[in-house]
Amino acid sequence: MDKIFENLNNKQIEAVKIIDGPVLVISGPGSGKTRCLTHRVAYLMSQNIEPANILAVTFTNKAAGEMRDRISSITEPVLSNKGSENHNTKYMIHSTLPLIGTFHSIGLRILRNEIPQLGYRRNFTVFDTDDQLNLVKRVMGELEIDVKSFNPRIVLSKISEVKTQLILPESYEPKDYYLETIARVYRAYQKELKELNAVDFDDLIVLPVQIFKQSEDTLEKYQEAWKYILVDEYQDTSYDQYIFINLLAKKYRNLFAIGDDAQSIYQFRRADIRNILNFQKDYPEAKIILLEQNYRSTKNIITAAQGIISQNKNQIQKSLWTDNNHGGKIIISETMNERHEASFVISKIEEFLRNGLTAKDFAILYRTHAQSRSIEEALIMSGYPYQIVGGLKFYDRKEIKDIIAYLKIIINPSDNLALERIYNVPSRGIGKSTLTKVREEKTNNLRPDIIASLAVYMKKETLPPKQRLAIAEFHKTLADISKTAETKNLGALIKYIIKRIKYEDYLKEFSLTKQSDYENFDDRMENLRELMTVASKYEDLPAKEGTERFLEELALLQDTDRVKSLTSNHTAGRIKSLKNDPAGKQVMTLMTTHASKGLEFPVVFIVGMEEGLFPHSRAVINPTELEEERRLCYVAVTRAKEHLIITYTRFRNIYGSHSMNLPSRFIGEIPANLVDYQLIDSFEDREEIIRY
DNA sequence: CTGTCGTTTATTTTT
DNA sequence: TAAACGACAG
Repeated sequence: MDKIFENLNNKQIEAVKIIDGPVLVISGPGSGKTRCLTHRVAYLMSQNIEPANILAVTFTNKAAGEMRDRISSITEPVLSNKGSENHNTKYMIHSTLPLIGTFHSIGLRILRNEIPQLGYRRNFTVFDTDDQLNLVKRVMGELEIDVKSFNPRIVLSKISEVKTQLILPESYEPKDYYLETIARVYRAYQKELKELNAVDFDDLIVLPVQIFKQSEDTLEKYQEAWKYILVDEYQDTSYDQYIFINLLAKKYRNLFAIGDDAQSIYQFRRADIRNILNFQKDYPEAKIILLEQNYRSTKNIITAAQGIISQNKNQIQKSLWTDNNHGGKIIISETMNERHEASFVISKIEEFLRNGLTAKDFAILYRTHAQSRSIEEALIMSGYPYQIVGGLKFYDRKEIKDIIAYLKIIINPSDNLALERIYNVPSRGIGKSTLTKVREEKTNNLRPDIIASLAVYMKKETLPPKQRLAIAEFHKTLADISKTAETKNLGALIKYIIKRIKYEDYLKEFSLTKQSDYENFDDRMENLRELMTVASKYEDLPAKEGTERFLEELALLQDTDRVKSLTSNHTAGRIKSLKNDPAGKQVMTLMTTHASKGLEFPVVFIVGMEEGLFPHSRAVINPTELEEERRLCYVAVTRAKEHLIITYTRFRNIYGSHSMNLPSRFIGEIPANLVDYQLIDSFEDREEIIRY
């Protein structure tokens, strides 16, 4: 029990101890949010609340995983004190952890049980953003809507917007011609999804809500199961997630929400800051607790951050403070252009390295991915290893998606979107028009079944023999793969697919024609091996089941291995993957400001602090978006523990064209007495700089 | 059906 | 700059 309150301040203890009724905790950056959350779960368990009655919701798998680890490390000793001689204790604890998961994984879990209520089958597939976009394009094609006047990406985002407002296709009343078109696509899109026996990411929340609304019994079942609900990052919940949680919490009202309105940076992804701002209206009896003590940063950094965020109008009143030292001044440096900026950053890093810091102590943050390039080039030139977080996702890579598409077809033969991806990969003489005809082919099946359709279609007398052959061949391939899935395990199945379709040959050719060299090919093969490593987790299961679980994990775990690790320690300019670098990670980190949320580093560089870039030019016209940019800046600044270095350039090359920039307005919001300004005109080696 | 060539467009992205 | 898309010829 002592252990539960160890190292907690009074506010945190208060937040941990109020068991009954709604609680809202506003937790500033570095104020021990995760600690508060995990200790609360441990406390609930120590009060004899069944773990099965506790639900903890996070936004990322990573956060969920961390929470699980930390909770078991707190609870284990507590429980083992009670029955120290019991050898089963450890096992028991592990089996009795509460359900901790992302919104989407919890939604998925509910759907696996309840989706027949909506007329889908249980083996439905989950579509990612790519699939969604393809489906929208296809639907628009069928409705003969011109993609020039209606950009499919925008159409999709509009659909998603309507959908997450929990408006069903039938009940959507568009206000004008433009929205009328969106509505048509929305209706067709949703119908098509159901036909494909697929759900998209939004559906993982929206459909459970739909079920809860139409079946009181079902809702009650889950309300009874989860009497205690905790939600992390409450400021980032969207409307549908908000309704989802509040339906579940309605009966027992034991809702614990934690978050920080000042760190809401995902409104563009429909996070609705009002959910946290209105908590008190929703739950008038709620206890509100502010965690304002920061354990992370120096006083100077905290004061600078306050200076920035205080310019925002819309926020819950609070003031961050810290017992830490004042620390050094914040360095703000003007540079000529992005090359000069990069070399300035490196010279600074070298200075810190001389003072005993190591690579992993540094983070370089930027507003957009495009900015990483100049920094990367400079790092490669000087031979410093680094890693980039985000950018290209492992499961977004072509070779991975191709193989997964084959797996998807085996599991859900209605998924003809997966078919669309690989019907001609590797190229086998089947084209778009053939595909369309196959799709329209009627089989005796009530449900569309790709393999069956192919079997029927390949017998068509009217077809030219060449095409019949191609289709028969394709059918055989899929049938063989399907048969293999009956006997082998997942790893063997993937291997079989790669061999059966001669994927390696195809990749080799593909890599060559794409004007990139063999390096590219090697990387791709390496990725496939990596895929098999992940798949080996399921080797004890029969292929069908293993594949199902695997696909499910992939759908929800889009961000595994999102770290692209690079180093230049090898031959000049040669980029080598560090993926298998065992946790050593003696590298510095480059990432967008968004990706940095929740992390901390002794030294943080924020580069490209310019009007038009940060705040981004698209955000400056809109006051709401400008406030979000400011919160983003606040997040970036508060990542720093000891040193904060901000740079901006006078001139910048972006997308191949030149532009002249002014320093960001956010720079001016930092109290001047905390800043060590380094302007170009005051540089001693001005002549040097001109060279850049 | 396939490959090439010019045109277009470009934030952020926990799932 | 560079990747992604669509038009068009082979």
